Amino acid sequence: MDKLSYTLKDVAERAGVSLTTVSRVINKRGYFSEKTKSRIYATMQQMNYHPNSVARSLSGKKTKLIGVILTNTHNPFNAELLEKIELELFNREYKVIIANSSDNPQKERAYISLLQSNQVDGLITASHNTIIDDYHELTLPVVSLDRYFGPRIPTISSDNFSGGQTAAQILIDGGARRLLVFSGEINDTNPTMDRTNGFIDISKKHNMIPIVQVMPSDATVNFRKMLIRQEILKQKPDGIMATDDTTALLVLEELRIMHLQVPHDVQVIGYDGSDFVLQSFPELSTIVQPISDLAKTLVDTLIKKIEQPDILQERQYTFPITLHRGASTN
Amino acid sequence: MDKLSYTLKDVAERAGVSLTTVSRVINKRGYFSEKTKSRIYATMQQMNYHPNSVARSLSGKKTKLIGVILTNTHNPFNAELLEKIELELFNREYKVIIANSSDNPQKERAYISLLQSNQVDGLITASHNTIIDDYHELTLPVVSLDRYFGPRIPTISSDNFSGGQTAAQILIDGGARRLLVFSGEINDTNPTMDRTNGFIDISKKHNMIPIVQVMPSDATVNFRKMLIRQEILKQKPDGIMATDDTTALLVLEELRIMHLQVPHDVQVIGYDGSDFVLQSFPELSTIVQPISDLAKTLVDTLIKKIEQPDILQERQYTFPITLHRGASTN
DNA sequence: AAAAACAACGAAAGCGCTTACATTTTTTAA
DNA sequence: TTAAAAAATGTAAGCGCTTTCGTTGTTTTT
Repeated sequence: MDKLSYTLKDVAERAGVSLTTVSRVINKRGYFSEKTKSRIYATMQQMNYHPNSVARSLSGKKTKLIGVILTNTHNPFNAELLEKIELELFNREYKVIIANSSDNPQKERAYISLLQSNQVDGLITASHNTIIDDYHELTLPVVSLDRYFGPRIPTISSDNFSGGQTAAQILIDGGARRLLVFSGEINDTNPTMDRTNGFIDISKKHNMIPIVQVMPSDATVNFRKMLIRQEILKQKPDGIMATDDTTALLVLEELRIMHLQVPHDVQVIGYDGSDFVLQSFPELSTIVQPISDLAKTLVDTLIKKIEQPDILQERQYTFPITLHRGASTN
Repeated sequence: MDKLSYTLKDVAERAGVSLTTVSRVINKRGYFSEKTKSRIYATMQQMNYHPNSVARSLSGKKTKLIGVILTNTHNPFNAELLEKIELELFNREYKVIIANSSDNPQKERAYISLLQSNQVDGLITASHNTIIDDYHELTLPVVSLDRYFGPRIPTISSDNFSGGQTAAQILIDGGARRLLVFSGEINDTNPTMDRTNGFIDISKKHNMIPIVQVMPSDATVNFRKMLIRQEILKQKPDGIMATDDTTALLVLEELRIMHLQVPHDVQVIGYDGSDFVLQSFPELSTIVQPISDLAKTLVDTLIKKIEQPDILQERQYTFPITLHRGASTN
């Protein structure tokens, strides 16, 4: 009768060596002869042996596991970021445990504790709850997207302020005078604040003060749509920025229903520029974040912190944004 | 100087009990007094102790880790499926390791081996490579979305054949006579085959034979767009089904560029009906898969296999699809 | 030819837990 | 009141690895 899974000892016995030797061969560490090496490989193959990385981690101290904390996975920006992070980590032989905070500080907290218990080697956080204290207590390597946690945790972001500025400039250059912003929750852990501030900055330079409507993060889609409709009716804007593309798409949708012409009656610009949105809705003008660069830098920085903890690194990486001009702006 | 992380023993010493007692309290197993319980809790709190689940898994045999194998994470259907799977698993105190196969059998294979090494308690697979053998060798609990692996691995799916039928019926009822299908790769591990077959089935009953254009899974977006344009020019269809929404959106995009009116000149129907697409592009008619039901059933079935391996379960769960009627069909 | 260095391997401790099996103390039953 | 049952805690063996020391040959050096 086969065992469910074999151990080092089983392999060792079958190959007629000690388990130390097998371990050495597997880890390519220390001395062993070519002959025993191939014999051991053959035996492992034959037994379909898979080293137990739980045991390995327990003695070796590394799990090769990275926790990735996101707000959610359905937003295309997050989805693509996650995919690219996963790819980068896979290439470095790390695995990822996902943790959706669902905009719920409690859940984020629970996950931080869980991930710590699971001995992840590091953490990438791209959520935006205001629970910075929990991160400060962590002793393991962390890198953050957008959210600033103090000098010990590197922050990787794209230039949100400048993105907001660019968006405003585009709308104003296109002739907009009544500006409206649909923004995510505004607090200093949330990059949408910088975007909105950048937008306000340029608006003011043109003697305009945009109306800012915050979208509650726990709002349902229908509620969002209602808010959008209501605000458009009330403000009669001719230029709208949404601080993320999914909201921008909802805006376009509502404008269509209201029979307002884009960009003739109202210009619209979004934010994020995920590949999916760029490809499927090229009409939407949007501020494009360099998702691949962000993912790569998050991973590079984290892995360096893990594997070479003594090397000093930048505390902050800010990537420039780009603009995608679609037909939704002039 | 603080240690980086405390162990059971540290807690035990500090609380003045044996480490067995602490273990019992943590696991709420066996006898212990209310008094020591609260003392131990207090100590743990105070030390910010997190049980090492690696050690726990090594002795306890369970990791509470589930591997989720997906093709990718950027497709909204996958992204939402993943999100819902994660939610269900979190509620049952399981964590998820994601594994993007990237349409690459080699990577999928590597991940299967990796996940096995990591002692995951079970596997959910929603990828569509034709590497069924690797799964057969697995001794751990597996459930599959769509792909059939034989009687030992439950298959959860929505009714792909019927979805294809419905799509055809809608187009034909709307007056379409020259039918075109943009399909994913066609092989028996891929649900798009059933969708296409359902479509063909109804078409034939109306004495039509649709043209089927396969989209290679490794094609770039530009190549896809080119294929779409080319095929539309060649076939001059008046009814198009795409076996996934992302392709359907590209079709809409190309039709717009070609100045063909939807649905007047060409009707279009997609497949998947993720919330994101339903909300942001309600114009697109599409076959809606019950993503939540699929996720919940995948998780329920898997967890039951893990925790109550002796209970017999259905080998197959098929959920009905629904139709979302947008403005892209008559 | 002896000393030093290297190569190939093994024994055993230990990573931080769980758990079967004591052992001691308290409660309950008769 | 005393034996039996229940409650509270402890001891120690492992879980499957890595790793530090050995030990024993085999080369190399001079």
